[in-house]
Amino acid sequence: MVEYRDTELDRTLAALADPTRRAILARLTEGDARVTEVAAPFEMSLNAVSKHLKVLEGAGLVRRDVRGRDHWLSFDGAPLTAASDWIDHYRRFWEGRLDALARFLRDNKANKERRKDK
Amino acid sequence: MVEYRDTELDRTLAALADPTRRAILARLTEGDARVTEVAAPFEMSLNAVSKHLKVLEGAGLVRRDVRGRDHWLSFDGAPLTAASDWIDHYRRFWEGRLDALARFLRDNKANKERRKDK
DNA sequence: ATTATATTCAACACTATGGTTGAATATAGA
DNA sequence: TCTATATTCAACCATAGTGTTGAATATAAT
Repeated sequence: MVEYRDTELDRTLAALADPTRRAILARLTEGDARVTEVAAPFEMSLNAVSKHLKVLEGAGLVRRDVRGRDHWLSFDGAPLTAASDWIDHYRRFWEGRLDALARFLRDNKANKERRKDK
Repeated sequence: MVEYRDTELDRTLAALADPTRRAILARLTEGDARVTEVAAPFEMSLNAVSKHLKVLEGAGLVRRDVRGRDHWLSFDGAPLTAASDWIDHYRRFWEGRLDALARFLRDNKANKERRKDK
């Protein structure tokens, strides 16, 4: 009884958390491909890859263009914006703290030097 | 029989994919807190939050400082770098494609105008 | 028409995840 | 010492995720 709505961000991050799926995206940035082509390099079954593709599609990271019996897949980076924004916000926060720490240490050292000079 | 090694990136992204855990991180950027304090605003049990904290700790996103019976938790943004880098790479790739498309459309329109002018 | 190819669907198994409750442990305070 | 507080540990449950195989479907090619 969890009652919680999967947001787009949830789906995007969950999709990206799997290394197979990230590899699929990497493949698709080199050019559109059919399911069989995408699946070829992987050691798992075609069906397993097909499932991963559905997850990526569900997250909006992959588009599918059905032409006859071939399904042409392409990368869609649009959902990355939200994920990137979220992470970068916290990353910047963190780096800001590190900078503040560095400043503090530097100033503190300067103070010590001054004290020594007296 | 999957035989695949969880990379740090996998753990980071998986940790971030849960909205409760992202909320916990948000809370911790406002200041270090004990487990009880972190858990207070959530509608789930303390134990559930404790588990989420362990996931975040396992991903290196949360540090724990045990002082007596209190566990002080703090945000650690270091693992975000790899995640941010990965996503930004693909985001830039994607935006580059959009730019190229925009250029193409603009030039194409210019061509049409020129043709019309003849 | 028959056969081959591309892909999904369905059923199953196993593991992981996210939650619960109750007990255990460790520290703090009276 | 006794009691209250902070936290984890352990067992359990339900659901979701990732993989498998075999059958179904749709299109293409001979």
